[in-house]
Amino acid sequence: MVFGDVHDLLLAAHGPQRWWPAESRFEIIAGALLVQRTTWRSAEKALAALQGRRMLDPVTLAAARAADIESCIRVAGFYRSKAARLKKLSQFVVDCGGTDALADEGTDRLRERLLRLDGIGAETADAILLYAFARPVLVIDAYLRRFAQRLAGVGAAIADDEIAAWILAEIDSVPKLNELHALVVAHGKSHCRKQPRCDDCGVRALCRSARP
DNA sequence: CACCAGGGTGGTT
DNA sequence: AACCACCATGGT
Repeated sequence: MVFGDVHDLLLAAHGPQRWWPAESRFEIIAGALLVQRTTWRSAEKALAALQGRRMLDPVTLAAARAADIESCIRVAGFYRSKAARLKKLSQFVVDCGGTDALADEGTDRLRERLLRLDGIGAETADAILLYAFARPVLVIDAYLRRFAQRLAGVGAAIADDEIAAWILAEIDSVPKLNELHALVVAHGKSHCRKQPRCDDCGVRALCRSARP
């Protein structure tokens, strides 16, 4: 079993996920921060509230009062930290000359700059690189780590960089990397929890209820 | 009532 | 390097 097969099986079971739902690069960037440790449903409400007040752009958010951002994004949880971080992130985008200017940066340099920001770790940085800037990077989340552990066998203890090297050797195109992460999330989110036996997903080893 | 959701940070061992 | 508590709301 390899990850090329995982991509194909999950795609057959769940269908195309159409990520990332957004109308602009900045909306993806802001959404990537807001969706941390919450549901997309909640993050979407926070984005809609910002949009409703015409605050969903880097210039406005960078100059906004924390309290005004907080009142919009409370639904997404951790609203105090997220508001401060969203403001800093927006200031960063402004300082760089906007999202189009950021799109001219090399992937490695852009990743390092994102990781330096407050509240942007490896997963969020890679999600931004992949979904906002169409860079061929692998987004590693808790689901994917568990999948890799199971596929590697018990007592493997694989590091993130090994997971990346493994999967990127098989999947290196942006469309497939885009779909893979979306499918991994979709699979872990609804399918296996509601149907613990997971008879029709085609990847039983990846089901939440499956024992390693 | 407990548990989880498209994480990250800072402190302790 | 591997844990840990914490951040906080909303849904099941």
